[in-house]
Amino acid sequence: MSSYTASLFEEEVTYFADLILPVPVPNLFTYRVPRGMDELIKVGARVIVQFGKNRVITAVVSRLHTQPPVKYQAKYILELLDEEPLVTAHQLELFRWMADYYLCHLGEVLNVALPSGLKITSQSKVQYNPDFDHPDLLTEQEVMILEEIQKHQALSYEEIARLVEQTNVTGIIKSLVGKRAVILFEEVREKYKPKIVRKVRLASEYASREAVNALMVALEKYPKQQEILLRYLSYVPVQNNPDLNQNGLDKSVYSQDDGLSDSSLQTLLKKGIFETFEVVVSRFADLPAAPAVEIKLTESQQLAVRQIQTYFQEKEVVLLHGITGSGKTEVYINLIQQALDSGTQVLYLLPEIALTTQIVVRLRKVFGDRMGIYHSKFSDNERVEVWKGIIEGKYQFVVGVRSAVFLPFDSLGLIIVDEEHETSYKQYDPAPRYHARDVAVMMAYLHGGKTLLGSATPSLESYYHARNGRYGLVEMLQRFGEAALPEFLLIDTKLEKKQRKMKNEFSSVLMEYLSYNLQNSEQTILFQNRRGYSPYIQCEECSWIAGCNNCDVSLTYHMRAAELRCHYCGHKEEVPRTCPACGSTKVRTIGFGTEKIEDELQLHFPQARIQRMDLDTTRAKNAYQQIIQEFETEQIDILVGTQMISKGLDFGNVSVVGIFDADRMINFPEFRASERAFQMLTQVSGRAGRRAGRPGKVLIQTANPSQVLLQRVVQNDYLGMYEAEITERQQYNYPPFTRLIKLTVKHTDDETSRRAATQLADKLIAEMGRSRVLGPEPPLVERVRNQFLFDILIKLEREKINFKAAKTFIQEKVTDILTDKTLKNIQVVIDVDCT
DNA sequence: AGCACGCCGACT
DNA sequence: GTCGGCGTGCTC
Repeated sequence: MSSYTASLFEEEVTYFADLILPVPVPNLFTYRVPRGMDELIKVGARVIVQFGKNRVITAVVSRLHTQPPVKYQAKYILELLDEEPLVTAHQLELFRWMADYYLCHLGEVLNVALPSGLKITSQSKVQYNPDFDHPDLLTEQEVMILEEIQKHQALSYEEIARLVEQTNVTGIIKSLVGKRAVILFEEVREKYKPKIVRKVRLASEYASREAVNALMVALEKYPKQQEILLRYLSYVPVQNNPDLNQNGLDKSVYSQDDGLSDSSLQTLLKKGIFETFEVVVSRFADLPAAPAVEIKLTESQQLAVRQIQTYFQEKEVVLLHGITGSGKTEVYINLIQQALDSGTQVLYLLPEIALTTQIVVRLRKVFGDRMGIYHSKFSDNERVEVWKGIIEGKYQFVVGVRSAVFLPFDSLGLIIVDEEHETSYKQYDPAPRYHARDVAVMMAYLHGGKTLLGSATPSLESYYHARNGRYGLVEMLQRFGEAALPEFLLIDTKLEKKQRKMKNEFSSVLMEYLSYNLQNSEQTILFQNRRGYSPYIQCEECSWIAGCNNCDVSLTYHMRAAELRCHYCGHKEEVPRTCPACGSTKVRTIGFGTEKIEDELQLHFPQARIQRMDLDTTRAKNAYQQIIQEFETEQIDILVGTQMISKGLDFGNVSVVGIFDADRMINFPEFRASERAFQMLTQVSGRAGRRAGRPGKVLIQTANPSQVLLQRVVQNDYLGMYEAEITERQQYNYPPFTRLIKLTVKHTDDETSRRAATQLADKLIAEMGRSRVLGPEPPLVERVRNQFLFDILIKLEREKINFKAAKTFIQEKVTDILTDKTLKNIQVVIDVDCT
């Protein structure tokens, strides 16, 4: 066959690409691959395309093929951004699975998966046309807007609207475009910017011992220049090793204000003795390669490692149930090392809060620069660097939060999900409403790797699977070394109130321990899972309560900020001096949060150094770490905090942990309340260390010390809690016996919302039966951001029901409601495996 | 999600 | 009568 026919044949082939666009639409979009790009383009690469009339956005190639779409003309791909796939085949598979499982769109998955630094979206910009010469054609308003546009380089629609104080300027802009007064263009920005460092080095002809020596002599007459050379040589000893010159010296060394003037350096540059150059550097401080740190495992740890490995031979998932202080971390490190040694990648997931702490420092010491960190407080540029670092093979091991499951691994051998019971692994808003633990199990499976779940208080689901043999179960129930379990004291607040021994929130027992600790320089942690000063303010005369305008909740009083805040929509308002309803001045606070604890504590112990740690004090990037460090170095006596203080922190000098309001947690109206309360109380208690041979003390203030759950916490009886709970779950058809899907119907009108929810529920009940569909009923907070909510909870038995088919059915019914012409603007949120 | 197109109230 | 408000629907 001649090459002539072969090339003729090739000419006829036109390639098309199915693209995932980061927009919430259900389908993929087919674009045409321009000639010349077809040999370069790969599945998983990013491309730039025009989407809609003017928008330009980044998309990811999902599939390449040669079938032209029949119903429409495909547009051309504008640009190919990556020569090598930025998204791996495993990732694409995972994303598809997620969209399918969580009933959301692929674009939504892509949207959370890609750091925004890897996404490009265009914005329409308006610019003055310099050739415009018909101002007589314009209306008054057009003249006004044109003047604004003329004043600036380029403006977006929103910016113009803001400047001229109008809501909608598209019409006028359109008219201006028609009259050729302005030009429209699309501004595309690549958001990721590599970090560049300016450096200086000796010009190559001076980079030898002889040349340097000669130069020293030659510069005798110019002491400043000589000094610059000397400083250079002190950092970069070219005389000893000329090769060092290549890497040069950070230019900033000379910009410090110490008498070495920039002009002398400039002279040397002009003379051609020095030269400047730029290098792209990592945003992460370069660490030395990992030293060979030997982690010595105790016997129980070795046993755990062996058991885990044995289970991994036949099971995909192993649950490591290890109590606080049992030394799980060493077990993890050992397994990570082994996985890395065998050439596979490792992902270690941690809840947000636990990540910034000591554990990362420890892992860094062992794994050095092979380890990447992925944290939500990282800047976008930093995230992009971790992403690219994995693709380039710089990181084989990543420690990260929930969203780290989206990173571009290509050969994961092991995923560790630490604190697997943590609710922060579940993303609630926006879609995809995924559970990182479950996604991790799926991802490991796709890679042919294994998942290790770890917790001191496993989720009921995981423990159930472990006991049933679906997962392997390894337990470490002894504290490491001689560390004893903390001693518990249940303080009866009812009794103390009767005896008038309570000082507001503080029982006399807690007060005694606090003052003892202060006198003896021991530290205390106080836990109250509620931020702000008080959850309500109320008028004593007429019982008026400050509520949010947009939501059906009371406003929380924040004393420091001197304002009332809604914790649901973020609305803020001033604190009224008098009751808006009756004018009384007797407006008082009800209930208490961390701020009030802190405040009262300072009154009782003016000399104590107290710090509060909650969402409000840790907003800044390093605030969290700073508080931890101050507490660690004992610059703080008492740390007051929300659940933020309950995770993974280890402080040697904390001898007392105080817990307020345990009852509120236990009695929370939710089927998981007992499990959650047990987990939280146990986790917080774990912060109490032993000191000078004495076990730590955990003081729990409660109105009912005899309640079973508290007894189980005190006796560290996880199994007892599990057995009791699992029986109830089975009886009432809750997870792990069923899977839950929650549908939340939203509408600005109460009645419409109710009507839509009822309609939807009726359709579901008709097919699935009354017993599987609960509701619709308004949730605890019925109105959020001016939308009225109704929940429908669907319970699907694990064994009996075809989950896939049921979900398809639910999706259909939801679509019916959304497209119902009699119900406009209805929103329905689908939450699969809601928690 | 954007963004255009299309139909109703308050102004010249 | 127009202008600007926002509801509805599409994007390869």
